[in-house]
Amino acid sequence: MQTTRPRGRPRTFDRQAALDAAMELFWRHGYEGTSIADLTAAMGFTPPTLYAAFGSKEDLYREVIQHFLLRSERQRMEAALNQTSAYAMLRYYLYAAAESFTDPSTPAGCMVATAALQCAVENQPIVQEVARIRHQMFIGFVERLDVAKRNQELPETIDSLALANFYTAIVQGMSVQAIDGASSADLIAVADLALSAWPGEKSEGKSQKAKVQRDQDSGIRG
Amino acid sequence: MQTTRPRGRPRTFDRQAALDAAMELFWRHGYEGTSIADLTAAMGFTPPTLYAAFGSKEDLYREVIQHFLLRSERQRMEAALNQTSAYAMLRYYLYAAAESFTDPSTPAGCMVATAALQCAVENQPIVQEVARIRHQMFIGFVERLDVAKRNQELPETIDSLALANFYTAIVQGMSVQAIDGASSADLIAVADLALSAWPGEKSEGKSQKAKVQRDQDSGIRG
DNA sequence: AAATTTTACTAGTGATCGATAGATAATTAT
DNA sequence: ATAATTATCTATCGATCACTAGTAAAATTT
Repeated sequence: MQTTRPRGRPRTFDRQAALDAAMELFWRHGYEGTSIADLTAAMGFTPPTLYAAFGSKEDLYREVIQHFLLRSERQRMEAALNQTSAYAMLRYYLYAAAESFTDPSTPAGCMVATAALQCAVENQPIVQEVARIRHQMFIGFVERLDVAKRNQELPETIDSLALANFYTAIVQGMSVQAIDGASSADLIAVADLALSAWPGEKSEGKSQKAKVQRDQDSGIRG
Repeated sequence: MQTTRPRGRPRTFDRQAALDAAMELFWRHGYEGTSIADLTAAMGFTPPTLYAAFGSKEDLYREVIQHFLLRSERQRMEAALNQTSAYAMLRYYLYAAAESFTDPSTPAGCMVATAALQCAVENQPIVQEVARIRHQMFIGFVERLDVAKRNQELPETIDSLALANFYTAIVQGMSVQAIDGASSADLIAVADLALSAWPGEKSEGKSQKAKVQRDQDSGIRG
C-alpha cells in the first residue's frame, strides 16, 4: 500500500524518532528542565523546524505525553485489565511498573505518575494536563474494582475509591523511589506489601470459573 | 537577655519571615518554577539584598529546606518516634502527613517527599540534595523497624528495608495525591489501607508493658 | 564629628529563554 | 520550464534568567 507522496519538500527526519528523543529529555528533566535548545540538539534539527512540525513547546510536550501513553502506559494497563481477576490485574500492573520504572533503556520512574508536580504559574496548563491523565489512570483502577465487587472478588462494603487511591499512591511512590535509584527488586518488594493489603479474594471472583491464580505466578516474571 | 546590637545598618526584614515567604514559593512552584523576581517580590526586598543575605538561589533553596525540616518534618518525625510502638509510630506519622499535606495554610503535599524529581542538568545538585533528605527519612523508618524487631513487635523474618520502602512510598504517593487535590479524608483512607499491611503486632512489643493502643485512637485526631 | 561597618537600592550585566522573520532548498503540479 | 507548496536554515527577536557593580543609607566605634 504505497501512499502517494505529498506535495512540497519532504521531511528529513522521522517523526516517531524525534518524539522518542523529546520524550527521553522531558522524562528525565521535566517540562521546565528541558529547553528548546536541548530538544533541537537531541531531535536533530533547528528551532524553526520544531515549531513548524510541533507548534510550540507546550504542544510538543502534550504530543510526547500521548506518544508515551501509546508506547508504555496504555499497553501496561490493557494487559493488566486482561487478567482474570482484579487482584491479578493489580499484581500484573504493579510488577510491570516495577520493571518499567527501572528499565535502563528509559529514564527512571514514570513519565506521568510523578511529572509536572510543581511548575511556574505560566505552566499551570501543563500541570493540569498531567494531573488529568493521572486521574484517568485512577479511574481505570476504580472501574475494575467496581467490577470486582459485582463479581464478589471484593466485599460490597469496600470503598472502591479508597482502594484505588491506595494502589495509585503505591504506583506514584514507586515512581519516586525509582527516580531516587531503587532497583526493580526493591519496587517488587513494595508491590508485594501493597498486594498484601488487598481486602478480598486473591483469586478470581465467584462469578468466574477459570483456574485459581496464586501469588507465585506473576503476570510478567517467568 | 538583651544582645548588643551589631555594627552597621540593621536589617529591615525578618529573616524567618523572609524564609517563610521563599518556602511558600519553592514549595508550590518548585526550584525551577520559582524565579529570583518571584522571590524578591514575595520577600519584600531587591535582588542585591537577597544575594547579600542568602548567597545564591541554590543556597537559599538549601536554607529553605532546612527551615521546612525544622518547622514541619522534624517535629512530625520526632513526635512519631515518641509513640510506644512501631505500628503506632507509623500510624501517627501517616495521619500527621495526611493532615499536613492538605493543610490549607501551606501548599499541598510535602516539600521534600515529591520535590525536585526532574531538573535540568545544571540543577542536579539540588536533585541530589533533596533525594538525600528523602533517604534520611527512609533511614528513620528503617531504624525504628529494627528496634521493633528486637522488641518482637515484628517477626525477625521481616525485611526492615522493604517495609520502610513501602511506607516511604505511601508517604510519597500521598504527597502526589495531595498536590492533585486529594482531601485529608482521602489520604487517611490511603494511610489506613497501608497500615492494614503491617506484618506484626498492632500494639507495642512484648518487651514493653504500657497500655495497648488500638486502631481507633489516633495520635493526632482527637 | 569622622571613620568604619553593614544593608539596601538603582540600574544594569551577559546568558539563555521560547519563538520567529525571511531566505533558500526540495519536492509535486501545471 | 514555471508555479505552487512544504521544509529547513541562518540569524535574531524581545523577554526573562540568575546575578552584580557602584552608590547611598543607617547604624556603631573611635
